[in-house]
Amino acid sequence: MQNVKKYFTEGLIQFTILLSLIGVRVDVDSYLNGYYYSSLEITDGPSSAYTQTPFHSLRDNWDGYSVHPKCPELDYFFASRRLLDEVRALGSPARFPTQLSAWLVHQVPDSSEFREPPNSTGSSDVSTGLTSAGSGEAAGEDGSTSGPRTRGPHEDCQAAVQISSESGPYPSTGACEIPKEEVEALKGQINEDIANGVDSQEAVPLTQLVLSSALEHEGLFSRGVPLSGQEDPPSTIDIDQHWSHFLSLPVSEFDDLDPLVPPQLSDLNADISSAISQDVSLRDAMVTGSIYDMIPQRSRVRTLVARQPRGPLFRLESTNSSFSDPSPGTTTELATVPFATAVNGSLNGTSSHGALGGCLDEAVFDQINLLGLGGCLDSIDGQLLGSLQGIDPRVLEDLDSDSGLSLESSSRGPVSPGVSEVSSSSSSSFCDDEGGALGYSSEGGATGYSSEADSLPSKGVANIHTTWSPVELSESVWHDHSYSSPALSQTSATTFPHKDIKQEPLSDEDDDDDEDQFGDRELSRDELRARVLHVPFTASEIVSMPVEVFLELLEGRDLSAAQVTLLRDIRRRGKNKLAAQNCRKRKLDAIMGLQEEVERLQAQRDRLLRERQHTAKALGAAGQRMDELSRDVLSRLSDDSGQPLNPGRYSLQCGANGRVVVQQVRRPGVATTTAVGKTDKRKKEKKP
DNA sequence: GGTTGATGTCATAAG
DNA sequence: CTCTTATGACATCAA
Repeated sequence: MQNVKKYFTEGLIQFTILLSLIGVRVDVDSYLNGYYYSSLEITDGPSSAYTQTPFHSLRDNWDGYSVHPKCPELDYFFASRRLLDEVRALGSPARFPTQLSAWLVHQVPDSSEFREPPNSTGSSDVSTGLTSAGSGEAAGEDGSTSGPRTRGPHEDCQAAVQISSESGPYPSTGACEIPKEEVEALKGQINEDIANGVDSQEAVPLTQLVLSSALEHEGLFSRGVPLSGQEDPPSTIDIDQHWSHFLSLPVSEFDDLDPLVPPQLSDLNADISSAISQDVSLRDAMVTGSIYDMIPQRSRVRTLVARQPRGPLFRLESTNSSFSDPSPGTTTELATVPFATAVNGSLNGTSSHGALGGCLDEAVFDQINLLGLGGCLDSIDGQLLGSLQGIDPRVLEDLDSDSGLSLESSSRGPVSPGVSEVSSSSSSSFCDDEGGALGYSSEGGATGYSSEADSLPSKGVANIHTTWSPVELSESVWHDHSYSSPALSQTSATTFPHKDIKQEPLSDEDDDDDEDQFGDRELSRDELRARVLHVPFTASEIVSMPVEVFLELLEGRDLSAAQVTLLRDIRRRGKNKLAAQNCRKRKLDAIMGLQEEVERLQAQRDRLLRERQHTAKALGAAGQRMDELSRDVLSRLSDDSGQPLNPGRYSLQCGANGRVVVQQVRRPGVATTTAVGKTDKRKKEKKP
């Protein structure tokens, strides 16, 4: 990963160019219309690929061969990344276009038919600028152990170009069984084309392309052949060693690898030659989708949208020397194979998976976002609605800003015996203030509490203005649980008007306080104190009355300092008691809300995990189906000698443009072993 | 007799 | 500066 960062910072511009390169490579037709790689990269690719591709989708293009093809230090990393992409490419239905085109290894007798269609004439031009790197290594390699391989569009394009790059010496011990006579005939045909102005060195026999190794192609393109054109050490790496080293990579270097991948990797490692991924994780599908986004819009539209309506798209094309031959018209597009419909149908079936895989990441995370936000909103709204529905409408009208009172006084009617008593016995100023309850509620409202009304619905009740009623306070606040017996509390609360307090025999204040603290716990302490000090109001009244009234009471009643202090304390404690009740209720509400959120998120997580599991299964099935179809296609194709192609030796490379190239599968050389060892050593040295 | 939940009270910060 | 509110901490009570 440090390498990635390093090269990201160092070669951003190069990366941009390489992205454009990727964009070109996806579309083989662009190659066919161009002349050289470089010119194509510069003229065609860059703008669209760089400007239109989201950055996150480029993550997987962060391949080694795309970053710094000229840097030998990245060989190991490049190989690993390439193999990782290969794993992703396997079993990614999104990478299998419905239109399959293959260059059939078949001799076409007529020279006129041998010419390429107009759209493919550029292929030969492309090949003119390429070297024949590693073409000779294909000789003598036994591809029987390697099953048909499927690739993504990205790699497909590479394969197509690779074929064109096979303009090297004809493999001396190639596995191709095409008769030499036919080869010679093809050579003659090619020479014809060469005579038309094409470099003779770039004229390659028809069968040479077939003999090219898939791994060799990988090596070529993993090193960014179009740019560097240098020999590719990874091309000679043994595939098993590739995988062994790839699997030995720390997970941190493949952070984008899905957790489901490791077991699949083991499977792949066990049978890498077949290389058909049976299980593709959701994350892999996501990454695939990201890569898929890189495909030029034209190809993407074709695969995503225009797939279904298309008819038999399995178009086979023969891979002959025309691909490497600069002269146009050496490839003949053959008739549509009869099983095209079946293949197309299956691919259409897989296309749904591909679309699913490509869109799953966005869909899932959009859903997560929506659910998360919506869930929060739902919870909030639900709480608010539930609390509002649970509230007596009377309470909504009567409750004052002190919500603590409202919480327990809602069950009682606004009129109680205490009300008449209080109203009749209270002073005129008190009654006036009682009439002006609105002013009180606005002044004495629990502003802090109301500020949280948005999040906690029960608090919204606190803002509802109501007429001040001291009885409500006596009911809600002053039926003290712990400091007075319920019966006495009720008595004191409901039938304890201040005029009765006056009538009670009282002794010294301090003595009563002491008595209150040590002996008499039947009444609340403040109630007893109020009794002792002959306070003309109950504690509930003191607490609930507006501050203006309270101040007027303190000033106009000619109270002693002790009485004033007691009144202030009673009011303060009463207010604080209510505040404590509200605070506790808020705390409980918050805890409950968090618990509900936890449950909801757990359910959402479980659901997403199930969806991911199902998607992985679907992708695996699609990959398997693709493997079967590839084998079927190969079994129906025949080489120049008319013999059917050995599925073990050839593979179908699917291109993003819908073409399918028949490519020979070969095993890598031995020289790669040392290269891997070197890179491994380097990595080991870097690690500590 | 210890535990736990509910409640009251105090101290303190903040509006 | 005063009042009110919010909240943590502690004490107390009852189950």
